[in-house]
Amino acid sequence: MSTIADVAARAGVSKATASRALSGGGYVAADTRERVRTAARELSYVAHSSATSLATGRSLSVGVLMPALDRWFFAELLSGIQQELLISGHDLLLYGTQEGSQERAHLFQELLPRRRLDGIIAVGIQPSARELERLMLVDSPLVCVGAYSAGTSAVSIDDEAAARIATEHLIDLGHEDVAFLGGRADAATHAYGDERRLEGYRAAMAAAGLGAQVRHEAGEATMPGGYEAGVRMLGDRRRRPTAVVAVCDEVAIGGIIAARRMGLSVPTELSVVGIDDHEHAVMFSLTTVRQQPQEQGRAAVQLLRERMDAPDAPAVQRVLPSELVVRSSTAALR
Amino acid sequence: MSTIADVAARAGVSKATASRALSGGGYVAADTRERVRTAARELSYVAHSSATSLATGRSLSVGVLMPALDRWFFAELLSGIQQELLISGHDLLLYGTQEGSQERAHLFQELLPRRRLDGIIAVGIQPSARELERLMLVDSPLVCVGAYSAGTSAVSIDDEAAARIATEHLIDLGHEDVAFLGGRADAATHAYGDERRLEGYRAAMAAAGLGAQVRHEAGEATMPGGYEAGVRMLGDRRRRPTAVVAVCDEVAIGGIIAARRMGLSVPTELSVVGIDDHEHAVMFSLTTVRQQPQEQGRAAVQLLRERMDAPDAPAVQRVLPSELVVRSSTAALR
DNA sequence: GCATTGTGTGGGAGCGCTCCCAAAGCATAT
DNA sequence: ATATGCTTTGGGAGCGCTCCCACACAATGC
Repeated sequence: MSTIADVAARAGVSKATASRALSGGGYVAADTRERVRTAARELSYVAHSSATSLATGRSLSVGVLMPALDRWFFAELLSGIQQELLISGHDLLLYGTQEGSQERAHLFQELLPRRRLDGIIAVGIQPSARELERLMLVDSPLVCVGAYSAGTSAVSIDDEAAARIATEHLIDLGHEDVAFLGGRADAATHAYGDERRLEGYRAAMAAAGLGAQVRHEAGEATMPGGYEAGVRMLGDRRRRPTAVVAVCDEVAIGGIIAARRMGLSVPTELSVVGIDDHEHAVMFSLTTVRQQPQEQGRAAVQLLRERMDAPDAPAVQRVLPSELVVRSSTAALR
Repeated sequence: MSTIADVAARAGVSKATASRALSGGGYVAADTRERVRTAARELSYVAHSSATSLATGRSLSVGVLMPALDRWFFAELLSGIQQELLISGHDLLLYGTQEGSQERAHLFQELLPRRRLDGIIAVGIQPSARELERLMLVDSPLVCVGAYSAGTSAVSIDDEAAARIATEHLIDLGHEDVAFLGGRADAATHAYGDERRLEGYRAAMAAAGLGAQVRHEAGEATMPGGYEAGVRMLGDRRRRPTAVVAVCDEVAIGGIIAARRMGLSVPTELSVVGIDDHEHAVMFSLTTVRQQPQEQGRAAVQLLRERMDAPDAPAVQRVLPSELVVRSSTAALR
């Protein structure tokens, strides 16, 4: 593999000029630049990122901390992050955060500082003060996604509002017996958002004078989790709700399948509303509150870029909009 | 941030000794090593990866090329790769390959060579001779997953055998009118494996003297894709098959949902078998041929490590086993 | 005329690390 | 006594790049 010295020699200029010609900055005559570029092309020269990084102090890479990959939300988010990073030419270092606290400490103490990353996007976790301090030391700006942090920049939707919108939609349709499906207080993954959604549901119920009807059937935030919770909730026909707000679309779809299996027709006998607008929502005609994880990923990268350009600017909390998408899994109470 | 010179000074030794004490190699007295380690801890010293990389020629990182993230197979695979890389302390650089050929050229010409990666795992794509040559130049060993390549190391299941096993299971149950659901010749994603599965189905049918019954309803390899293909296939009740082999579990599940919606009972009126053993398979009692993408991810990393240790060893094609998992979406023909 | 400004180029230090090599200390063998 | 080997340490070159600074030269101002 050739180095910049080879390119310089071939173009008949100094290393310094070759560097300037290739990477932009400083004065270079147009024909010199062209000569250097030609030489570089002929030698298939590609700059060594470690050398560049060492010399400039910037690594052209961003770390992304993910609690899981096999969930729609996270996969979409990662996809959005990846697309947006491509624009600014940053590479994406992927770190899993699903393991225990031992691993997590190692991640913040060793793995991340070692790379001198230009920035870090932490998904679904709230770094501790000590962890933040560690990142300060190597000054990697941080943006959180889906975790409502105090001092750090963050992007998320208003989970509480999303659940409120979903619940109000059902209440507007005349439903009074509205239950909340899925999510649990002690879940690790995506937990904080789930909690807020439950709050939003409770708030909407209370505001409509239906505080006494509040019911929550917990379950894992997956389609099978929603199915099982649905079976439990719909099993006792005397206590069946007429409508359900699901913590997310996967749970909603699991719930719909459970309802169908038990011979309940959706939406005639049971209205179901989700939160997400999952790619499968159309197939199940699911009414839902849309959030766009890809957009959130892009927004996170944009926020990160702002922080890289102006590290001392105050932290920004960016709340992305979510809107009700009415399909036909919800209907007016008979 | 402190450097190794700071650590050396604090421990009262030279940079060379400090380096030896921290990163292993060479003679260091036990007490010296301890003194250096203490100094490092006190200064929260972490080696700068770019400097290490520049000096050693190894980057401690592996590039992973992914065509998509929102599919179960890829997400699981990535998860397995990630876990296994953690063991050897390699970082994971994620690159998307979904964009056009323009982007792909840029990836192989610039992005990958720039990083001087210790290795590359390419998923679902077959690098061209020219692209391989480019990787040779920066000598990054390559392992392919799910693409049947000639010269490079690769890991996959025997897709043809998997489909054959699935088809034979149905034939053994007395079915003769067996159709193949999903997949298409011109699909970009995961296409080659799909093709092989279709071949396996055809081969099994032909071997049982059912070559004339071969039928293929194409569709995207997703649950909605399977649903739509299922609706098309089952719509004409005079030409309904009694059993279906799906290109993957997502399609199989979509097919099952389609069948139910059309009032067909599974498995009484229609047997369905998938390939994957998706995490949702249990919920739908889906009979399927198991493959374990996480294991494939781990295997890919192991193969890569072997190549990193012995770059001149011949390429290895590792074929992972797949086995039939009988649940209750298949039954004997009435 | 000379000072000033704007362009274009090269020399070389330095980013933080590793690793080769020389040297020194000490025990044991000859 | 010297030779030999083993252990321990430090000096310093070098990985490939960028960027500061000095310098040369032309164009412009007074």
